[in-house]
Amino acid sequence: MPSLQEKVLSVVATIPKGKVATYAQIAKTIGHPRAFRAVGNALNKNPRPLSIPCHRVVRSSGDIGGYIFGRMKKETLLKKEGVRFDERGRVVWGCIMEIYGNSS
DNA sequence: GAATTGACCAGCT
DNA sequence: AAGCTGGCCAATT
Repeated sequence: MPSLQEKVLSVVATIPKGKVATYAQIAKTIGHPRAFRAVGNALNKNPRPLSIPCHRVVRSSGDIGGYIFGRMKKETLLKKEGVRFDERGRVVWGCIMEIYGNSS
């Protein structure tokens, strides 16, 4: 039975290379806009660290958040993926996956 | 079933 | 600008 965790993993798995998503955005996508906490938990448990690109998930502040293998590793990986970072180690907002579909 | 935890977020100081 | 507090949710103990 698909728990919230499975949903999170599925969404994260759909993040295109070179893009990143925030915990809050993922929470909204799965239908629990206020469950960004549980989202973080789902990745923290990380049932499949090698099968899920959890390194493409960042915080709303632009901070890369955390990573089981280490934040530095996460940042480096993202850089390789094509995600750009500013001088402070913040993810460039333009690389965030927009789930809202450009509503005017 | 209650209490604790955690890779969070927004607001305030 | 940086740090702290409160609030939110699901899973675990």
